[in-house]
Amino acid sequence: MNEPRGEKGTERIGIARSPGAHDHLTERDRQILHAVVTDYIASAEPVGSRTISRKYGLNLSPASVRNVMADLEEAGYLQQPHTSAGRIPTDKGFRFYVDVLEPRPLSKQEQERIRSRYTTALGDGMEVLRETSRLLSAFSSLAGLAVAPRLEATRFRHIEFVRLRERDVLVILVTDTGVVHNKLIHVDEPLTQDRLHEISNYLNSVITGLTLRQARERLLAEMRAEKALYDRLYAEAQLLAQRAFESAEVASESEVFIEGKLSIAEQPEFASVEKMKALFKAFEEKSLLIKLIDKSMQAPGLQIIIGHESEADEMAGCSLILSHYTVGDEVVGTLGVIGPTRMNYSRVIPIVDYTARLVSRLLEQ
Amino acid sequence: MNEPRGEKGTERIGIARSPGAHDHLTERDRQILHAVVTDYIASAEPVGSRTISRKYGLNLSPASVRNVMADLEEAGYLQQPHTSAGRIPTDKGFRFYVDVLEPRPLSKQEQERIRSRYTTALGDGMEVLRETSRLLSAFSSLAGLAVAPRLEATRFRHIEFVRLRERDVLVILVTDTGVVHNKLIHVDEPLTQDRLHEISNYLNSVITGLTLRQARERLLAEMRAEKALYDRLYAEAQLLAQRAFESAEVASESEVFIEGKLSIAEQPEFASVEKMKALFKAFEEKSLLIKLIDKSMQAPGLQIIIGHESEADEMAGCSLILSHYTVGDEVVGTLGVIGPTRMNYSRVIPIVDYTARLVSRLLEQ
DNA sequence: CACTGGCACTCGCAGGTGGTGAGTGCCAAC
DNA sequence: GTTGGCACTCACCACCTGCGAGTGCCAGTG
Repeated sequence: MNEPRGEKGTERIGIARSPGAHDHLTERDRQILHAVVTDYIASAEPVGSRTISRKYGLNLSPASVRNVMADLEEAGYLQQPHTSAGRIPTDKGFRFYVDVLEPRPLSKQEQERIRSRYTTALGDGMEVLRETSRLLSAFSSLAGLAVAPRLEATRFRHIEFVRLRERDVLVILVTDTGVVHNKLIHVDEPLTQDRLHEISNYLNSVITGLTLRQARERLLAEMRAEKALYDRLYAEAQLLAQRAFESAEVASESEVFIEGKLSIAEQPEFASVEKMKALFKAFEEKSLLIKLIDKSMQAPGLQIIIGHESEADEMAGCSLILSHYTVGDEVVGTLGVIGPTRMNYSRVIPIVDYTARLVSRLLEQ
Repeated sequence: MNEPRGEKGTERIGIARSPGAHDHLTERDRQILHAVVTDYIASAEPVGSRTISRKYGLNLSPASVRNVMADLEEAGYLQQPHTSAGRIPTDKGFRFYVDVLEPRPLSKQEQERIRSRYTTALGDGMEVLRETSRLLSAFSSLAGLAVAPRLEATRFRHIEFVRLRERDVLVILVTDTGVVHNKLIHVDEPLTQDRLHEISNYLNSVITGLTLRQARERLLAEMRAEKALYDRLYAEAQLLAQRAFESAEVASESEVFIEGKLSIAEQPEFASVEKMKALFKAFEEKSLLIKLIDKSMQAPGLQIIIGHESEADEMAGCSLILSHYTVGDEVVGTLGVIGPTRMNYSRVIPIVDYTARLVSRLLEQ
């Protein structure tokens, strides 16, 4: 009863929903609310009772629709910009809409169009992510988003230390997914490049193929076991590894790609300069987004965050659709789109969903 | 006579000017034009003859000022938004203004405030550049810009090959300045990680401390000399090096940092959504900026590009102030600001100039 | 001859007015 | 419960008006 449009689709695209939240609505309430949201998504304008009764084949007069709409407004699903204007959905109204939505999977042609964007010429992991956020933007006409894999969740492929200055050493970490992280660390004692080489070699032999956590544990074990032998080398390696790994957990700003911010500015709701500035501010300060994304990592499946649900004022009027990409069943990164709450969910959700699966498959091999 | 405000300052900040371009202007023309630009920069509003005659102590009646202004309009230095409005400077008017400008060097306090932004905690070269564009933005209230050093002009510190997949190899290049470049290349024959290690070691022993061009020459020479000995290794090294170096010359998009785009949006001239969108488009497509920056690299000293001088429509109403940073007398990268043509040149120029010198000094050591 | 005061003119802008139309709430009738 | 009718509300647009800043031109003055 909560999902009136058939259950098969639900299995297809696993959307995180809020079950039972709208149980008090009658079937007619639902139909009208759905119609209002649908129309508003299409027109971006307040929708009146007359439009609903004419366009959506409900066999109800405008007056009846008005009664229902008044109820829905009281229940917090709709709002009026001013008396004597039509209604627009609130965030709660959109929440109902997506909770009920069963988007159809992407057609074969569209899948193919997306797949064809990933050519072999793409280069390293970062480039794959940038291209991903570009294509998400291009196909959805919204801003596309892709976040680099979390270091903790991926496996090391390679570590390298390069001496830059007397006490400055550049650490280069390469993960399984072809993403390169680098970071400058300071050491107390000067180290020669040759020595750094030895350390790199040793660490590589130990940690290749391990995750960050595993690598840490393994190193500690190794240290204890062989400590007596080559005391000096191991001590230095231990130190450098520690420095290299610390604070490597959190996604840094440079690892969030947002492309196509401009397409979002085309939407009529951002015609006012003020709104646009607020939104671009949110983009520029990626820390806000990172927080949201981190939270979404906890939950499985495709996440939809509507307006105030993000608990950030800058995101008022904006929704996020996020999904994860995985490597061998483990969630490693996030991708999705940002757009106005009034976005075309049924079109965009399958795009995000398919792209997430595709990226997972790409990284797998 | 062309520079009426004393020549000592000219030596201090080397601005590229257009000499003799405004010789036909009388001393009075110059004073009034200068006053109009100054006032317009301060107020962002068309300036009338009355304002000039009152505020700028020229002892001229509004009527006389009007006559001169009419001449200046005919000569293309000023324009009227509409009849019966004041005048605003054209790009040519601003060009005159900066050609004549002798900005005073930054005060010791301000120098110190900028210097203090570079702490040792800053990390690798890329982070230094990002911080540079941030501080340029913060101190100028415009958008800050910093471009990574050109690969050709810097010296290699380290090269490393990491095997990602059967035929995919990740190349990691570290330059003298602590900037890490990485790139995926494809090889025809599978190579083991051990083999790649040998190749890295060999190449490092040959090219460390050389520039891209030198490295290429040296490699060719080495190849020829020792080819007979270890044929296979050298052939593979040669191939990989070639792949790694090709297309490494051009600054790629990811190496242009633009920070504080929003501060520019605060300016009254970008109150219209259309203008703002055009500008952000220019930011998003960095290729346009890269072209401008490449061109500016040719010329020595501080460059000012006003409005149409960039020959790009997207940059209408915008000026660039660019300077270079050097490593050992060689120009390696560019930094600067982007703002409305109506920016405070006399304040911003010293900031860009000082920052460029500072970054050069930082990279030097 | 350069400079100035005066004057008529132009035009953007802000504020006020009235008409239009979409949409509502309420009520009585079916 | 549903519907048609009706009075009402408001945003929006087109139109007008007065104000003020600024101009161009001209004749007068040192």
